[in-house]
Amino acid sequence: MLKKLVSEGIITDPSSAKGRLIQAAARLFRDKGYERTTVRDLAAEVGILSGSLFHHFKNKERILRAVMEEAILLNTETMRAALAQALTPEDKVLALIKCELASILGDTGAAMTVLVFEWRSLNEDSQQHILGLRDIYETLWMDALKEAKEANLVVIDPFILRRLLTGALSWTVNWYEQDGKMDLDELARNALSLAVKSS
Amino acid sequence: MLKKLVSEGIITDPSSAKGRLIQAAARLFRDKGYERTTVRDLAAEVGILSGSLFHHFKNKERILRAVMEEAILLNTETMRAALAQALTPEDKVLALIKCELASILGDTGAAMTVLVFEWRSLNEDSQQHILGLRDIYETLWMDALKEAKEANLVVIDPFILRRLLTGALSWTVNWYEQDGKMDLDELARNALSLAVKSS
Amino acid sequence: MLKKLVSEGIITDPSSAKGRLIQAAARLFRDKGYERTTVRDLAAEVGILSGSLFHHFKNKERILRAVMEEAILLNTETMRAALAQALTPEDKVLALIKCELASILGDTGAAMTVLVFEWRSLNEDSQQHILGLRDIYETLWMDALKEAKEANLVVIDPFILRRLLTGALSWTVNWYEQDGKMDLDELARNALSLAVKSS
Amino acid sequence: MLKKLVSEGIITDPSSAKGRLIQAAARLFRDKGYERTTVRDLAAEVGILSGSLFHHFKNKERILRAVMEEAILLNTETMRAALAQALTPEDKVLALIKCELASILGDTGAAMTVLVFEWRSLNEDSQQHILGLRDIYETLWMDALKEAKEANLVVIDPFILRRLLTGALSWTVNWYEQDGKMDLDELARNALSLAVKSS
DNA sequence: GATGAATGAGCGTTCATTCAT
DNA sequence: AATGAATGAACGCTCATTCAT
Repeated sequence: MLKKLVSEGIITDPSSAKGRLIQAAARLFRDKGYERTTVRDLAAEVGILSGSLFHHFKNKERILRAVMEEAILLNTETMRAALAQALTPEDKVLALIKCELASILGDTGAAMTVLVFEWRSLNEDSQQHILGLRDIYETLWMDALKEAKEANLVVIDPFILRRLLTGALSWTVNWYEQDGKMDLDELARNALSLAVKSS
Repeated sequence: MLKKLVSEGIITDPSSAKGRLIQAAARLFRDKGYERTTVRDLAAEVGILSGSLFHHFKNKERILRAVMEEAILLNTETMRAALAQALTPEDKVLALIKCELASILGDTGAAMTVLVFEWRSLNEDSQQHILGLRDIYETLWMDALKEAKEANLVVIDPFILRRLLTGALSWTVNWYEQDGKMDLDELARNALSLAVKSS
Repeated sequence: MLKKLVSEGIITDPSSAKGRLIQAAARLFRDKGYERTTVRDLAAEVGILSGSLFHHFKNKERILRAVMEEAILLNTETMRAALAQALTPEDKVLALIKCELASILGDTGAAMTVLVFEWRSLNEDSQQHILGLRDIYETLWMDALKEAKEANLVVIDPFILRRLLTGALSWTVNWYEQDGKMDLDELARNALSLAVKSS
Repeated sequence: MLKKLVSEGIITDPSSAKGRLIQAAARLFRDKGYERTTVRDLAAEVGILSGSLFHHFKNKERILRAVMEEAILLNTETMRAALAQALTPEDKVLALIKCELASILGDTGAAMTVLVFEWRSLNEDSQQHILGLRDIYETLWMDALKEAKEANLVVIDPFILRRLLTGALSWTVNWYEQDGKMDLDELARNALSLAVKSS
């Protein structure tokens, strides 16, 4: 998936200087916050000097934007692929929950956390840009939840449900321990049990 | 409730200079972020000069800590009072949900958002201090959820449920519109429907 | 001596608030430096608040000036009294050396150190004022040294000698240990051996 | 000598930005004191902006340390070279006196004054560092004075003598006028006459 | 593409001093 | 005399960004 998106030029090759920078930025922005992360920190992490950053990005904010953008693009494609495998409405919702949890708790976790916590540090333009990408992603969710509602698996308004779920799932970053006694699948089923009256 | 806590010296009088500063800080920290809010912004908001801030707080971080501390203290007491009125386990959970939503979406909303988003900007000492207060608050929640579990209203582990709920409820700050078509009570009932198998 | 000067209104009573302030200031200015000593430090040392300092002195610099002024006045009188007891030229020089060492290493040591190290922090007016007091003090020295020169006890120009001696004696504050193996009298005799060809 | 030390990387090239900064700092610290000299003063003196200082030194205190360090290193080497030319014990003491006077009253005079007057403004680490360099310098003095003592040129304990001399020589900065009627050599001979019973 | 010295605005904080009480 | 909140200028320092090399 990643390889395909890289070859299509949608996502930066993570082994390139720019790609490593984006990944390092995601980690640093999550760990220290965007404001507290200096361009020198960023540059040091990939072994260049701060002035050289500006050959790759026109300013610091564009690095933040790239972190967010690439995370959404990758996760949107990952979700699309997972949905293609799911048959029933319940399966689809479970697939989405698993994908979202994987994105939050797995490789793109740093970037997803940044997406939630550093939103205010984007400028107006970038917020609109990311919002556009987010819409595509959210449409996949809404389609699945509406289908579940029609199948009477969901009792409340799908819009409200999605929003409550968004919060519940994002928050896992603050407490879920990857190597604890509960694996990701079980966590997903727990979350599913809130959302749908299982058959 | 607030009046009582003020008279007991637990919470700063919101009409005093210090109290107005704490409230202005909550708003500014939420809107611009802690790092992006300057002490001059803070001072201007309450009509003093920047140097005068440091008569009330020894540094900027202590203002952040005060914002968080007073919000937790007030909401803990509010929750305790609400629980005293609730009779059944389901009533108790609903009361807690209503209280938490009110704290997030009402007068202390700015402070609660700051509590979630600016945690990293506290120093180690302050984090421990706030964590201590948070424990008291969370114990009220856990007691109610465990009771609901024993009454078979809850199917999953109460710890997991609390954490999923924490996320779902905090996130409302990002989408719920106070004057929209859904009032706070209805939102609370929607959230309750995720948590418990209503009788 | 001190009692007499206090009763004549020349020196502030060291048991009064103002007097204790001057003594505390001497100590703090020596230990931390004038610039690094805050008026709050000063006030705390005598148990008042910083604003109250300004009832005793119109500003911080006047405290420094008072420290220096009172030290010189006291030591000038002490020297005059000691000279009255000395008979020979050599005795007089030794008496002056002992007095100066006592002033530097004894009770007024802090103030004397401040006099040397914080001179630059006085304003122009105060420098002139202290210089005037210093002249009286220095005249006592020059008279004695000239007498010694005439008695062939001294080989070099008395002006030069006084200046070299001033440095040698002030510097003792940086190395002489009151409770070490050499007492003040022996130190004085060592210093005298530099200055005069003893009979 | 200076050229050699520069080429060995022991002393900063005085024509470089950093080197000019160190020299300007020595002058300003002597004239206004370390505390009263602002980083903006320092920067203005070498024609850069205040922020640029911190490319050369990590903080203001490191500038003070560099001023002191380079002065000691240069003067230690100068003294070593002068000692190599001196034959008799008396010659050696005279050579040291001349060197020390030259260092105090000549090009490194500002730095030497700073070394005496701003010692307290160094942090603990820097004090230890400079103390180490000072020890090397003082060993040259002590060796020469002990030799003079063995040759019966000196009557008092060499340690005491060195300390009295240190004070006498440092103090010259406060009164000696370069272009007055007494040249440096004569001043040195006057000082020598205090220290040794000339043959 | 990379360097690193320089920029310059802006930051949190300090502190002598004032003044109404 | 003493208080203590408030002042406001000044401080040391940071840091995203630029640009000649």
